[in-house]
Amino acid sequence: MSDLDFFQKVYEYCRHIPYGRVTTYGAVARAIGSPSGARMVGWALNKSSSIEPSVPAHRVLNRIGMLSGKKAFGDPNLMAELLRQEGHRVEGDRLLDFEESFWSA
DNA sequence: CACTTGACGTCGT
DNA sequence: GACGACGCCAAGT
Repeated sequence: MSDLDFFQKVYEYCRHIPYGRVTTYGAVARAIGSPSGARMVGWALNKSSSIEPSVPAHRVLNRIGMLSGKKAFGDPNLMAELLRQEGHRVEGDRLLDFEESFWSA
């Protein structure tokens, strides 16, 4: 498991997230073996804008379903738009059907 | 080289 | 049940 970097694991996990489904930073961190690395997951996804292939970072939210990193998408409304585009209901910076659309490996 | 910040989470009050 | 403080790990300044 040490072959892949922490960031690489995050990218791979995010790519496994099905369409119209979302997850949390803590869940990802825990899934890749770093239960306390939730913050690092966010850091990795921030950098994801500079890597290929593009990672569906908009499907990763915090534990309460809030679009914590919407500002990192270039346009603050982009993340909410993408989620709405997938059929989600977004209220301001919060996903209403978050628990309903929650996905876990 | 040391301090601060950051896409979070959990415990305590 | 809501608000605040602490803890984690890494990068930037």
